[in-house]
Amino acid sequence: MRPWRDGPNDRRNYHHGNLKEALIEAARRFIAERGIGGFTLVDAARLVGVTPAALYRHFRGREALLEELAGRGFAELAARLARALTSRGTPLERFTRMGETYLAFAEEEPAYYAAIFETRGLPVSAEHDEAPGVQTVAARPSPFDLLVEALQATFADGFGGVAPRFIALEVWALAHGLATLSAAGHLPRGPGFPDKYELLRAGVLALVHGAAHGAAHGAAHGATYGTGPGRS
Amino acid sequence: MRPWRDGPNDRRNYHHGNLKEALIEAARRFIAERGIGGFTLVDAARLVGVTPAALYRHFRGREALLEELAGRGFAELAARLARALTSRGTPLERFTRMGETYLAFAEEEPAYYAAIFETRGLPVSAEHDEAPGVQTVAARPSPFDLLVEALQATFADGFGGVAPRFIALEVWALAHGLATLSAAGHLPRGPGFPDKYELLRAGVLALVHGAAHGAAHGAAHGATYGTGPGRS
DNA sequence: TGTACATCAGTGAACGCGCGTTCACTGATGTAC
DNA sequence: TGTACATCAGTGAACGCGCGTTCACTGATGTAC
Repeated sequence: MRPWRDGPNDRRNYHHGNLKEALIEAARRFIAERGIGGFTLVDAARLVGVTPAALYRHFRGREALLEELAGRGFAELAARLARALTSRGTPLERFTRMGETYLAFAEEEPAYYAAIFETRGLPVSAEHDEAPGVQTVAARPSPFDLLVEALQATFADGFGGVAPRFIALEVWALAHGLATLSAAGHLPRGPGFPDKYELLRAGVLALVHGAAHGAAHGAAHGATYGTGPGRS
Repeated sequence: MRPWRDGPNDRRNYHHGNLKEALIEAARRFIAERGIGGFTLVDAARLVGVTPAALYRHFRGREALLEELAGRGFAELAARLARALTSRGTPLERFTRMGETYLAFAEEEPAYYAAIFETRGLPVSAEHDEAPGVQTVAARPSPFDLLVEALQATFADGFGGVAPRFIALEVWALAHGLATLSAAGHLPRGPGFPDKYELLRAGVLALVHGAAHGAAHGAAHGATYGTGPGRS
């Protein structure tokens, strides 16, 4: 049980005592401000008040630190989504809440979000074509998988012949698009412009409705709504 | 009128004759392969067969080259979208075609796409809050503006009270999400998984339908579908 | 058509910088007796 | 409770590297006469 220090610049003691966590925290701050490309081990060490070399007691290197960040970020995201999934309300409400949660996570934890999407863990769980015997990186699930599970759990009745995967992909892409455009400052703001949460809710509603009732409408308009596994 | 050379490594002549274009082309190749962060003036010069210093006859620096790339990319994207907008078919078909065109552009011109979205021209045309007197960078319109124009042109009848801006934002975010997830290799592929074009078409259909007929449905489900300017 | 010369687009060497990483080291901590 | 010592988490100096950028220069081009 180590005593806490007065702050990141407290140098009274030779041993930091909490360096790994402090470095992760510094990385989160810098990545949130400057993006992953602008993140530097030297800066992180300086912020924490430590020599850059000290970092190597806790991480194999820069890449390992980012991997750790991505792993923690994904765990946090998964936890939040699971919480939204098991919250109260109708299936549609809970699914919508998952989307909002996703959007809020990207906004509140931009460093985690960037680490998850710009770091190479295996992006998708199924059908990866890895060279046999080459164990590159520990597989990490995709947020998409969580959405699919959620959809299957909440909409056991199905979507009028449309695969839950299909809807999950649509909603995921919409949420990811809103999150990244918003983070980059590309979404128009101001009076008369809806915010991203409003856009997401309306989008989820339309996409789920389109799936439930879209077969007839779709055919009438020449649509090619996916009907699940079996299409290529 | 300068004669063409045998190729980028032709060094018979002291003057390259086409260096600016060759450098832009090299930048496009490298950015497509490694992303903007991985793009290097030194590599570009080496690929073209020229000293890094030569670059400064044609660009003020790295940033200026990227700006040029973004400008060209946006012009190309705008041209393609305009072509799709004035193609044949129903309004819905043409609007859908614009979405597909957007997706194809992101796939075929990843360097342009990255330059557009990771370079600081003003992202949105309206309501920018710039410090007065500080002329930072020439304003560049947003793809969103093009979609709004297209929507207003093709759906003059409106969407049952939903602002075209609203639909344009939804579709833009969906397309951007699909494009970036796909580029990063995060979209699941394989038998049973729809491709991004299929996802986009279905999404556009559902979103437009949701807008046209969604008011009643939406209210029944507690939706907050935007009704255009006036909401805050 | 030939020569003199201004202009222009390259060269090549060098710069300062900040990065990730290594290494031998040393001070603090915790445990055995 | 006090001392000896192993372990551990830091230091500080140094490294090689590749980057963007600069500078004085030089060879090629195109024009005036």
